[in-house]
Amino acid sequence: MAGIEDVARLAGVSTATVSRTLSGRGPVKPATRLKVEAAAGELGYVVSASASSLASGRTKNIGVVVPFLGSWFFSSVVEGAQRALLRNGYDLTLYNLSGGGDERASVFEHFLLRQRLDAVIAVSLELTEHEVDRLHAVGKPIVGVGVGGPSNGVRTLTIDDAAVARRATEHLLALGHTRIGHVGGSKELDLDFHLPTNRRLGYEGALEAAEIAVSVDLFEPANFTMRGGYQATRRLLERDDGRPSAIFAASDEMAIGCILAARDLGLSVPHDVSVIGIDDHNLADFFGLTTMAQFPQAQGEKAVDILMEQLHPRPHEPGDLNLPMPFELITRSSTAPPRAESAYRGAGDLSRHRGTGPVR
Amino acid sequence: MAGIEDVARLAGVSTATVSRTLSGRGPVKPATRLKVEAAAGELGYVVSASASSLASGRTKNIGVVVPFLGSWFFSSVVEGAQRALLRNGYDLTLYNLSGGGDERASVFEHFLLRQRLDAVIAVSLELTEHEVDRLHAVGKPIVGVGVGGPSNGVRTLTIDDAAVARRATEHLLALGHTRIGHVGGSKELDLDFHLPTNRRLGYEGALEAAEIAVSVDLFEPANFTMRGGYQATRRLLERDDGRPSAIFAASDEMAIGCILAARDLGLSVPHDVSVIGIDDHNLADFFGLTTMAQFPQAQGEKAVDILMEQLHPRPHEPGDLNLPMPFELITRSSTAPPRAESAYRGAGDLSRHRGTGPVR
DNA sequence: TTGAAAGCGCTAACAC
DNA sequence: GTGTTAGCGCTTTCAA
Repeated sequence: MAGIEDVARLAGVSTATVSRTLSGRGPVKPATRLKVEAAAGELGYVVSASASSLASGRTKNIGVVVPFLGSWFFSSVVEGAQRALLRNGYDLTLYNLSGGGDERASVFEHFLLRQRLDAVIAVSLELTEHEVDRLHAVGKPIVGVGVGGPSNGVRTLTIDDAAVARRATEHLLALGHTRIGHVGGSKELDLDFHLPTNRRLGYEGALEAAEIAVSVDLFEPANFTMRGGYQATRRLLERDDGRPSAIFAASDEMAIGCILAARDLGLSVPHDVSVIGIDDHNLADFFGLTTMAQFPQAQGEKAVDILMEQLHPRPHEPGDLNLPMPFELITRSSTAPPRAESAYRGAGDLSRHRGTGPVR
Repeated sequence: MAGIEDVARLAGVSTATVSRTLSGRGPVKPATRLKVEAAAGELGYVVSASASSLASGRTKNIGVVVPFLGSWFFSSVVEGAQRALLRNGYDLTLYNLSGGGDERASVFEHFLLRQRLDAVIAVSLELTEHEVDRLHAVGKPIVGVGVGGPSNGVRTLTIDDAAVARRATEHLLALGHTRIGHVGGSKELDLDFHLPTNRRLGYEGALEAAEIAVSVDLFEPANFTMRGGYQATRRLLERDDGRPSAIFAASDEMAIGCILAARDLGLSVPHDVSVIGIDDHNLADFFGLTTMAQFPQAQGEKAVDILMEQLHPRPHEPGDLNLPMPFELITRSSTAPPRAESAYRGAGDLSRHRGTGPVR
């Protein structure tokens, strides 16, 4: 392994000049720069991260903390962040809190404080005040992704959950639906994670604005999985007192569960039941799911952009604390106007229909 | 931020003793140890990773390289590795090669050589000889996960793909199926990734052992996605010359596509068509899919164990170069004996049946 | 079992 | 624009 001295010797300059050249900090005459770069290339020189960090205090490394990885949203955010970091010459150190034991404590008490990170991105985590303090105490910028509202003064990126839910519901209303069910998050999920409530509020807001009474009977809680959505939907569609003609699910995975449940009951989607989700999940297209797209990769990239700006401050005004991220309605084949007679029809004659199946 | 000197002063010992105590290297009298630990705790001292790395040459950090994250297998391996690393006090730095540009080159030419890693885990990547050389040149142990056979002398963890496929096919044979289709990987996927071929060979081996002729007509290539499995299965089931009574898909995602395709054709799974996959994917249970489970989290953990042993050598003999990982048949509701008359029935009378839907 | 002190390989003043 | 040099905060001989 060639060291900086070797490069300096070969280029006929001092180590300081090599450092300045390779790091881009401080002035170097173009001719010198070329000599140094040639020498470095020839020797296959790569700076030692630890030596550089120790001397400069910068690590070129960002920590990303996620609750777990096996979910489309989290892995997409990580993928976006990774891509943006790589572009900037940064490493991404991943902290996965799943396993649900003392992981969280040990990550926040030890791992994040080792001075191996320049900043932290927290995905879908409501940080405690203590955790934020620890991080700020060692001067690490933090940005949150996928958490509503600036939690404890942390910069936060997220879609406006209420607005997205309202928009989804409005889509169903615009198609003429008036009995609209909602498969949302259960109470327990809401403890440190207000997303389910916000989405429910958006749904209710849209109904109220359309002067449609909100009925608790049309809400079924689930756990954001396909199976949860499936089970909730069966409960919703098998009731005797008139099933909804459309369902708004708070996530695409649940929405896909809705579609499968409807099919199993012999109902056609969208003709007997329309279904709309939130996410634009991987599988949404395959199932023909109409959905409110959010763009987690872009959210991950944006989080990195914000941190880069903070770490390499330019003559810029600091942005807002709570950045709303874009979302967009994507219409596929799971939503349509209600059947003329079907809106208030009971669940009696289910057996006639067959599912239409995924598109293609 | 308290430094090692602060701790030494408070504990009334030298910095050398603090270092020895906290790192567990070298002898320390129990009483001294206690004093030091108390002092460190009181000051909230955490060693500086870069200073420690620079002085010792160890980084307590492992690089994990994956082709992309948004797949059940990869994210599970990473999750397992992360858990095991955390337990050992190691960080995990993630390199995601998706984006498919120069990522791969820059990761291998720069990022991995920064001396910020003690070792590398490569997931489902056939490393080039050059890449392996670069890594070995800087003395970094490598272990591969999910790649068949020791590639270029790299220690490798994987299930025996041929054996797993054989076992899956045998399950269908044992149920009495004789016309067994295979939805596998396409030729292009096989370029630097022999898994599809190995699984196909296992399938063919089982048929031959049962003295059943292998028919190319019963093979359909796909791309390891649900949609790919769906489309391949439609082609397989809509042929006029007698459809298979069972399908072996080379992955669970494709197998789920098979199930959905069969349902859309009005065929009942498992009564008209049995389906078996490989993985025990997240969603397998929901779809009632019989599958050959592999355990990617365990594979990730095992990879870490191997590296730990290599990094902290004990009086151990080094293990084998190519470690076969365990797999297991999990029987659910997607496989059953063939209908007496159905095995050779044409595709004409499809319309009678309705899908049974996911379990639950 | 402990302490003194020489680096580890860079970066950033500071001087020129 | 460039060189000299004093650290950055640890670990690890080596001697006691």
